[in-house]
Amino acid sequence: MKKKSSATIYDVAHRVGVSLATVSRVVNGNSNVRDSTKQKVLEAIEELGYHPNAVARGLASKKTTTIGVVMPDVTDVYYSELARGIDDVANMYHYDVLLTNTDEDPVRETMAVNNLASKQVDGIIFMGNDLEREVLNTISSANAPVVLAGSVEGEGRLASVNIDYIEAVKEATEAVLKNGHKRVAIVTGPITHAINGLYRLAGYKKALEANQIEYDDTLLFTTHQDYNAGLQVAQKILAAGATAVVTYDDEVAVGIMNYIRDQGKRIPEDFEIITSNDTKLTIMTRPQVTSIGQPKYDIGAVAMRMLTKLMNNEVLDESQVKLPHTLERRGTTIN
Amino acid sequence: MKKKSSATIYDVAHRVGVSLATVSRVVNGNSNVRDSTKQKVLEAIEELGYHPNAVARGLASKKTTTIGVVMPDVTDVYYSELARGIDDVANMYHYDVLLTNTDEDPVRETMAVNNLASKQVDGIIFMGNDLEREVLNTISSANAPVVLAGSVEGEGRLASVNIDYIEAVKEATEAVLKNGHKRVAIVTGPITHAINGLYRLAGYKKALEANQIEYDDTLLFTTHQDYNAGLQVAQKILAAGATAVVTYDDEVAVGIMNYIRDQGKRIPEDFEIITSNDTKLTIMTRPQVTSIGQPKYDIGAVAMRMLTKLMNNEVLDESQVKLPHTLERRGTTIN
DNA sequence: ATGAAAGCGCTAACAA
DNA sequence: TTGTTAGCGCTTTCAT
Repeated sequence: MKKKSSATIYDVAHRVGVSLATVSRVVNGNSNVRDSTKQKVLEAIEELGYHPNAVARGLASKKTTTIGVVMPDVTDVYYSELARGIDDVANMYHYDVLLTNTDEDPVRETMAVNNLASKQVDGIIFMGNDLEREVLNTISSANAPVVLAGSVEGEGRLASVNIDYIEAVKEATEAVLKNGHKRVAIVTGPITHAINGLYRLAGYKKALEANQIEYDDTLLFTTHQDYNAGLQVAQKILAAGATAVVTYDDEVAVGIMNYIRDQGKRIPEDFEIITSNDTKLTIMTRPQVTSIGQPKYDIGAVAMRMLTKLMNNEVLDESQVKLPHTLERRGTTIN
Repeated sequence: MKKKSSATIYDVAHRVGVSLATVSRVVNGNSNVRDSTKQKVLEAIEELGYHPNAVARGLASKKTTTIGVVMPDVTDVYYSELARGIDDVANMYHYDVLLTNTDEDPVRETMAVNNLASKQVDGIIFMGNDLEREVLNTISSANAPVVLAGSVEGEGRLASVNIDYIEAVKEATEAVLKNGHKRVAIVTGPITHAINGLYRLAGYKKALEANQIEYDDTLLFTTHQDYNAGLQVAQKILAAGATAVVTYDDEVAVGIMNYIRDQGKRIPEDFEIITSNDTKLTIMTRPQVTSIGQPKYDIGAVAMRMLTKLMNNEVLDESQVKLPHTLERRGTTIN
């Protein structure tokens, strides 16, 4: 039982024979301290093994150097890569990250934001496919700057970092349309979510239009975001007479691919697939899956960088950032 | 600019005409409050939109209801699944999670632990393949209970949750040995890490011994934990004359599999593969990869549950918990 | 360059 | 059942 109720700033001050203020100054790198006393203080800190108490500091300074990250699920590679980008730049700027999983449940999202607010985080990064009214209200009442990462919000009131989803899906769809397909299926999440209804679907329709193909809603499928969902939707896609598909999730893409190959069809010769998240899964399957390329790590990193500016009361040059996307042509499409 | 310097407990008390203590009591569910006054307080809280300041509370009570999680990389599915287990039970017990990525760098691990300590976390969950002396020292000086999740430490001084690695690898090796292989390769991370040298390799050797096969260190390979490493080590494995492999990482397994199939060999007929983490990747490839089955989510969940007890000064029935593992027979082995 | 003193918002004895 | 009173450990004017 080592009862080391660690030294406080008072102990240091007392030992050196200076005031709390002076110790506080050297700890915080304030230049207004004579070099000789600074040395003494530093020594005492060393000897006493003094570590500043961040909670006390937070209360006094009203800054916690902690930010909150609200995400659907750490287990999802797409989001965890964003999270990694966030964490890395957070560390650069000496912020810690309070992480919360919500499974995209608006109730939990609201609770998470409220909770982070009560923990006095200096800022919040929010990820999720949809932003319900209530969550949005909670966010704006949270008294901390917020930036969305890889997530869109209809009104554009919040800072955000994304790729141009409309354009990306349009390009993906056209890549496949160019190979002569007439019936290209699209699979997304719930179209009530802005990112699906307002962006992905719009991109898909734009591509159709540019190629004089009429939109047919029997080719639109919505699924959960996992492998089994892919397996299941695949047969419907085939039944609908599609010969190619543009999908939003990599696991779903692989599910579709495996199902279709099991039907004896060849990929990409008989059926083409293109997905959206470019996670490492796409290069580990055979064939490898063609995908929209997204700078996932950078989306997180840039979002965090923007947040540091916001927390610093700086003005953003641009608050709705769109990072460049690519098309990674691999084995599930004919190029 | 909404300058809403949110209401404090004082505002509530003042409005109702009671003392701070009374408000504090209702906020903390202390029963010693008359129902009528409790109602008034609750109303005032509602009207003022009062939210307790967790930082002030943390300073006064010396409990932050925050725990720290130190992990190699959120992006690694194995660890992120543990993290999910941790987060879920942390929420059940109303703890928040401060997350830090270390890439298994001892320097960053040490910094992370120190940082968490200064943020006054109530406990820490540590994940990583190795525990250097210095990190261990820092941990024990951190003045907060710690439990290791999916990580071993030679001396067994820390609480931990794992599977029985020796036994699991032994079973995996034997599963393949039973099919008549004489040269079974093993691939792990650095053998200087306890989990590799002391556990995995030991399990492998035990299996060999039980089957009267002599250990041959030209069949031992160490790699990084990613797909490309698998691709690269595969050719060495083949060159060493192995006809089967037991590996520690699923991506590495898939890399090996893809390389070997590209050489025109059939799996599992010509070469068998068995991996250890049973991440969802193993079911998305064709063939699916046989793996040791680990209750990853539970490892995290149980570790967090233990931590809640420790933080509560309860005694653990068992401090080195080993959860049951299985063998998930799939397509890369002949069953 | 240094110190004194007033909080930050809350909890926790201790009284009443 | 309720209130009073010290702090928790630190930052931050304001003096000096």
